[in-house]
Amino acid sequence: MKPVQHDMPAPLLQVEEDFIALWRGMSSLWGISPTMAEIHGLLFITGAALSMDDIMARLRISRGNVSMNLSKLVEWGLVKRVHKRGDRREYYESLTDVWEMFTLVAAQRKRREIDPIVTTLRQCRERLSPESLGAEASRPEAEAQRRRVQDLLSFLTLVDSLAQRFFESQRGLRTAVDLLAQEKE
Amino acid sequence: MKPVQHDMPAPLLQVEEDFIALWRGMSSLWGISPTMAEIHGLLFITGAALSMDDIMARLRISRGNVSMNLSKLVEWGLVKRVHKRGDRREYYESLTDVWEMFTLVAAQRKRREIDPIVTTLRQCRERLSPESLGAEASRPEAEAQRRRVQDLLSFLTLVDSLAQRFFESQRGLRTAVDLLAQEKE
DNA sequence: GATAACTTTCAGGTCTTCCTGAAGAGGATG
DNA sequence: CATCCTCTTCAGGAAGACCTGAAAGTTATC
Repeated sequence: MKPVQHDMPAPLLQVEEDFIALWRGMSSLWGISPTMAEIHGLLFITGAALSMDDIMARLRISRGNVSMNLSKLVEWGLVKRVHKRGDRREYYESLTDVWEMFTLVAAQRKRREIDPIVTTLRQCRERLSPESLGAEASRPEAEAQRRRVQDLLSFLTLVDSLAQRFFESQRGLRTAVDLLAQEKE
Repeated sequence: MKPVQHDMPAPLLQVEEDFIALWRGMSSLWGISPTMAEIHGLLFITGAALSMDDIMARLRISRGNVSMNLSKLVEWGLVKRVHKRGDRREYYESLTDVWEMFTLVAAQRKRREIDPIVTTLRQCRERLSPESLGAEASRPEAEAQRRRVQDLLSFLTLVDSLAQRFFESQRGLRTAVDLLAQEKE
C-alpha cells in the first residue's frame, strides 16, 4: 500500500496498516463491505481529511468503489464531507470523537437489527393473542410459543432502552465535563 | 416449507415462518450464515427437539448443510444435543432461556470482535509509545495517532466491562429470584 | 459553448460464501 | 461380517456480494 506521506515514520504507517486490516477483518461481523470498513479505518486512524484520489491511492481500489462506499459512510454519519476553499475536490474525514462515533453505530444497529426484530415480534405476539386465536390460544403449544416470543421481546426492549440510556447518560456527562473544562480556561 | 406437525394451527405455523425468515434476514448483520440463523430460529421458536431429518424437511435444505451449521450452533452453546432412549438419531434443541442465550451471544461477540480489536489496539499503542518510537514519539502526528488509539481502546474496554457486569448482574439477580420462587413452593 | 475536473452510476467480471449431492466414517443390528 | 442407519466431510457448482473500468452526469473554468 502506497503511503500518503513519505516523511511519516514507518511505525506510524505500520500502525495505520494494522488498524485498516483489523477494521477490514471486522467487516463481515458488522454487516458492512470490506471496502467500507477499510475506508473508515483509514480515515479514522489518520485523522486526516482525504480526497477520493488519496483514498484510491492508499487502498489501491477503484474510484467507483471508493465513491459507493464513501457515500454509505457519509449516510451513516460516520464520515463528513469537508470543503477546502479553492479546491474543487471533496475531502472526507472521520468523526474523531469515539463516543459520537459509537452512538451513530448503535443508532444504525438499532435501525437495522433491533427495530425490525421488535416490529416482527410484536406482530407475532399479536397473532398469538386470544383476540386473534380465539379458543386455540389456550393450547399448550400456543402458550409456549407466545411465551418465547414475549421473552425475546422483553429482553430486546430492555437491552435497547438500556443502550439508549447509556449513550444518553454518557453524552450528558461528557457535555458537563466539557463545560467545566471551558470555564477553567 | 413443509410443516412438522399437521395438526398445528395455521397461525402458529405462520409465526414460525415469520420468525425464521426474520432470523435469516439478520444473519448477514450477525456474521453468520443464513442457514445457521434459520436452524437456530426454527429450534428456538418451536421449542422442540428436532432431528436432522426434521430440520431438513422443514427448511428444505441438504443434510450436509444442516450438519455443518448445527455443529457451529452446538459449538457456540446455543443448541444442545438431546438423546432419546431407543432412538439412534441425534436430536437438537435450542436454549429456551433468553438471558442464557444472549449471554452466549455476547461471549461469542467478545471473542470474535472485542478481543481481537483490543489486542491489536494494544499492540498499536505499544508501537507508538516513547519506549518504541524514541524522540519521534513527541511528533504531533504520533501524539495524535496515539490518542486516537487510546480513545478507542478506552471506549471498548469500558463497554466490554459494562457488558460483562450487566450479564453477571442479571445472572445473579435471576438466580436470587429463582431461589426465592423455590422457597415459596 | 467547449473543455476539463471531479463524482456517480452502470454493466459485466471476479471472488467468496454457501449449498448440494455424494462419498466416507462410525456405530448399531442381525 | 454384512448391512443398515445416521452423521460428517468433501469436491464442485451456484448464487450473490463486491469490484473494476468505463460511461454518464455535474459543475467550474476559459
